[in-house]
Amino acid sequence: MQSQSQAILSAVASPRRRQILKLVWDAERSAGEIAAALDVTWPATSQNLRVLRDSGLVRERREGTRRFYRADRQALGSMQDFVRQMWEQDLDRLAELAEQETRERRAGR
Amino acid sequence: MQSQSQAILSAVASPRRRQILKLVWDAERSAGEIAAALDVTWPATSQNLRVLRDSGLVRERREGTRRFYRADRQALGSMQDFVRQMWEQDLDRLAELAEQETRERRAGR
DNA sequence: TGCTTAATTAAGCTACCACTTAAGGACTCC
DNA sequence: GGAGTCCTTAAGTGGTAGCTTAATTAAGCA
Repeated sequence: MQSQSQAILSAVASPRRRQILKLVWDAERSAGEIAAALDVTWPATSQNLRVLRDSGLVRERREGTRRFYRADRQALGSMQDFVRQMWEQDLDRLAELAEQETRERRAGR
Repeated sequence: MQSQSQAILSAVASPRRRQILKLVWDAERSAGEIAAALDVTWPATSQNLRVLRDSGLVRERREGTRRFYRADRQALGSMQDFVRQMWEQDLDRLAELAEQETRERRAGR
């Protein structure tokens, strides 16, 4: 799923969302706790949490009126694999490109 | 240099720039070649190349009127390390946070 | 010098992103 | 049910990223 990879990259590229990720890395925290720890409003935090949740980087648990978030270790652990795969995929594609180019050069282009 | 890490992440988060990175991964290519391979104008490509160059992901070589670009394997190789370090840094910081939280809980709150 | 090719910079435009305030669920307790 | 929390969604705004066309710099060559 390529778009999932894109979602992860976009999510992590945001400093604010990395900040949130830090907060829920090893401890489950309520949305309110997270918002209070940052100097932005609750809605802003809520939106960022949604992006993180959609990308699969954090998980949500509802308990009564509150919602708790925590990092999904599984997804986070695969980040490194993802980066590596990203480059490996490119290398595969480039093998074809290089081959094609070689053919063109042989053709005298 | 934290801003450098941010520059790399931002650069890589763009699909267009990843596309360019693929092109210059294993072959040095002129700006014109790169632009021709994409379905955007030359200036757009030039701008993206600049972002990639500023982030240190690609290197530029001038030869007469032309400019050749290629991926900086050194910088690219450190991408994985960078991602890992990003999480490790967070873990360090979170150790403090967790400790602090434990203290608060012991205090009864 | 002037012309051509190669690439960049400049200026402007659109679309999106992160944030804000305001309003709206969902749950709990009375 | 109504009031009070907790949090989200909705709507609007400023700033910025990425693209476009047009103009500019720089090098090579007649």
